[in-house]
Amino acid sequence: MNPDQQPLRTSRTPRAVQIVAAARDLLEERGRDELTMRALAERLGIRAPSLYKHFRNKEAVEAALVEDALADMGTALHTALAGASPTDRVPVLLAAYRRHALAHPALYRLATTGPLPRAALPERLEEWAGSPFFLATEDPHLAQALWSYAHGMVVLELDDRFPGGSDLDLTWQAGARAFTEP
Amino acid sequence: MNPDQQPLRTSRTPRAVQIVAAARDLLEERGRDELTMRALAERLGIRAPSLYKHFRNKEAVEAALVEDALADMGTALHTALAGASPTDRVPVLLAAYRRHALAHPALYRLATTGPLPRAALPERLEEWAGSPFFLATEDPHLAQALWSYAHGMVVLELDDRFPGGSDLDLTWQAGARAFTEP
DNA sequence: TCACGCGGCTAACAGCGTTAGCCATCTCTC
DNA sequence: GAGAGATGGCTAACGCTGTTAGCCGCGTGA
Repeated sequence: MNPDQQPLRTSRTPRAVQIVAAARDLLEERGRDELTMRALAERLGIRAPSLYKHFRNKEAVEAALVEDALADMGTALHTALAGASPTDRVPVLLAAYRRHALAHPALYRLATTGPLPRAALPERLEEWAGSPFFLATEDPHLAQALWSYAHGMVVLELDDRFPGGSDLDLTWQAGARAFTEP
Repeated sequence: MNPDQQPLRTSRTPRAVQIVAAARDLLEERGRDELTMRALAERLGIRAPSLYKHFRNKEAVEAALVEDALADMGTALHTALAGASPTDRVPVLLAAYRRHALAHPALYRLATTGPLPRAALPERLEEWAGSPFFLATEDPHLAQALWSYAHGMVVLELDDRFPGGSDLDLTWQAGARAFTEP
């Protein structure tokens, strides 16, 4: 477990890079339901079956998006913690998590909902992306609990599940306080 | 806001009750992807278009399932809290939440993921189902934070997102401790 | 020069939600 | 008892989805 060094990335052909970029744009612009093989191909100026020359199936395209999402989130969290004083780590981490997730909502949902395509991901990427929670809490179980809290907040906020008029800033603060040693 | 009295339920014809029951069985047995109008009809011995004599579309069938899921979860949580001493409320509530969600995983996911079909739900059902979190914390923001934590834990556990070998009992305990006044 | 592979293409299939239109049966009213 | 209308089935079909089979033009290396 070496959380300081960023893990390897899956290698992609130049065309595959273009496809993933187009898929990401399409996902964020139109939502997950409209990320179809035909719409993706159209955005690239080709027909849907041609995509299968570059990716085995749609799941493989999504796995590439998940990989990018994990890498981006990991970078955001590690960067945020690097500039935080030891007593501020939990609120700083939570703020970075929330900001990053809400800035790329559809990609966040794609990467964190449903089963993780672990077989298609680089070796230690998942662990590295989550390690900031351990760095902030210094306890493995509390780290998982804090991560669950952050994920639950984001996902409920994205789905508009909180009662209307809720001041979510205060709710995030209440959670941060609960997870900070008194 | 009267959390003690269970809210009204949507009225259903006898045939609609049968359809929802079949949909629930199908959902839990085969998963969300296989809950299709054709498969649901087949289980009832009819053809898919006939379902539209009873529900406007698939979304309406799912809304009925969501209503049942919320009512069941609300009952489970209120019942659990009724038998808890004031100091035990948070861990008792979390245990009941986890147990109930994991006992009906597909229904839980259907009811808590994506936008809530509020227009199709009885008036105060959503609020009533969530009120145990307020009863356990006596603070609205802490209640929302605790609910987010519980939802995050359940959803990550259902999706097998925690590292292999994690002792989730300990993680639940760590979270319960964080949300309990010291 | 020629083979070969890369990366396009069209046609097509099965499965999805959904609609249109038809028809048997049951019940209520006169 | 007779007719009317609602109820709840049905088939056929449409447009969408992911995906496969099979074809072909072009660029590159031997």
